[in-house]
Amino acid sequence: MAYNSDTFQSLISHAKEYGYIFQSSEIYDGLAAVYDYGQNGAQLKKNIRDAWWKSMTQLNDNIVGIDASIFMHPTTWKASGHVDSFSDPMIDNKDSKKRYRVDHLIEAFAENLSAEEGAALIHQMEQLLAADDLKGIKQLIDDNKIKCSVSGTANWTDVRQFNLMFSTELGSVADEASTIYLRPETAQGIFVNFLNVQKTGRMKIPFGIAQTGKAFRNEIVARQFIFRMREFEQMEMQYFIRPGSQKEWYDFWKAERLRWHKDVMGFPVGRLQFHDHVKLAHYADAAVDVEFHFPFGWKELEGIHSRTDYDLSRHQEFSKKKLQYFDTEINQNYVPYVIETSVGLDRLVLATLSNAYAEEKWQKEDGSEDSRVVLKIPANLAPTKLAVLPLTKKDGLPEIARDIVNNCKGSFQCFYEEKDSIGKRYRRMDAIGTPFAVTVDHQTKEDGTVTIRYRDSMQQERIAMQEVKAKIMDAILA
RNA sequence: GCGGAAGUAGCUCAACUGGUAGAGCGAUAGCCUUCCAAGCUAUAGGUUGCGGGUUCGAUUCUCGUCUUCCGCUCCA
Repeated sequence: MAYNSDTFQSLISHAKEYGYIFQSSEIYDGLAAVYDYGQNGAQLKKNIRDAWWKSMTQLNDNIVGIDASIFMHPTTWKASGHVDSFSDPMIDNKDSKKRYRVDHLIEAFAENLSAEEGAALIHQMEQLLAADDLKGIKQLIDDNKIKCSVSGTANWTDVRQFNLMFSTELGSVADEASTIYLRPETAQGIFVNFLNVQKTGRMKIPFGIAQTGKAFRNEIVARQFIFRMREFEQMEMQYFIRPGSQKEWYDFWKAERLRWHKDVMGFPVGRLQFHDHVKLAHYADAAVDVEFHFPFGWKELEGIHSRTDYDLSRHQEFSKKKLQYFDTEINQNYVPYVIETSVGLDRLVLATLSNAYAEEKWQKEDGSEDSRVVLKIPANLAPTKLAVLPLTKKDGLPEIARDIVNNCKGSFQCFYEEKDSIGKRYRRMDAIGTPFAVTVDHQTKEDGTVTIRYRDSMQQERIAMQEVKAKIMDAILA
């Protein structure tokens, strides 16, 4: 499969040129790892988000959607483990220029000590880490004469904190302001609302809560276009289940999400695969990624995690509120277990563009070569569904074309264009991925038929003007 | 974060060893009564990423900075 970096560069250029994705603040030289969606990108992204939302909340009568705030009480992130687990102190060796996580560095050193000494050192380190005593940790490294394995020296920088989370201040008066975080994941907004939704929606286990929204992470290395951004959008669904049934529901959602990527997103089977996690995060007892074959390799698109009762238990502990469910079937109270599906919306956009982008060449009838660049975005996701083109801008053809647009635009996105030759207009529509184009010609005035032209095959056929709307509706709902 | 490469019009690129920037495509307006780009005319668009230095003069040399890409590392 020829997914190379040249194609990826072309895709990035194409995305910019046709109003899909721009670099953020471009006129000021941009901001690293932040991107904006243009007129077509925003519509594509919205269509994907809507498709996900529908498949979760509309097609499952036991899944509801919420929209929690980006700002949350600071304790949320202590309970979730993000404050402690995702702010790793780092240290650089000045000679080798190598960077280490201090816990990894010290643990590696401890392995070479006697079991007793090693354990004592680890214990010391953990106490210092828990107390956020960065100077103390540096002292510990110095005292033990821990060396860099590359340079063999102990010429270290100070220990520095690298935070995953962005912080800001809540409160308009500086003195009284308190530090809060921009959420690094949307999931916690669901967990803290577990009881609210369960009670007010009279939800019975198993049930799910879905949410889409922005999340923010201070990535150390942010690369590969919109694949890893500092500000990104997640679509998450937390499925609350009876303890002990996690294996069954984990398998269920694993299969269901793969099916969705094939059927709704239209990704070919050959570009999707599962990747099981060997090393599990602190909250999970099983985890798998759905990976997509991007132009730069196999990368995570979606994560499916069996999160146990970790999150709800932790919030129960920190909030001192009972986050439990009374199961009438078995007559028991329990903290529900959770299966999480978490997909990156921006990654879905990138996957869609990667899969849709094609440079095609063929021989014309007279033997000369013809070519086009086309985005074969599935019709249900394409930003614009229909282009309406009068063959000429005279003889009343534009008026008829306008009528068709007016008839259709309440139901889906249309685009009217009368400039340039018909072939050029078809090419432009191919470039932004519009799946259908109808052309109004002189025959239209006589018998009320138009030509409909299909983007992927470039085939065309004549249909009655009145059938256009229904035909497009059929295609985008299929 | 480290190492390497790059940054000239919306896009792709050009400008001899430093002499104050051009083309094609695209865009806009019009012509051609045209069913698959690349027919004609006209117009617009760049303080050569940004800042400093060397020089009479910098797109060209140099330093810094920002951004992007590739590799490594890190992270999930």
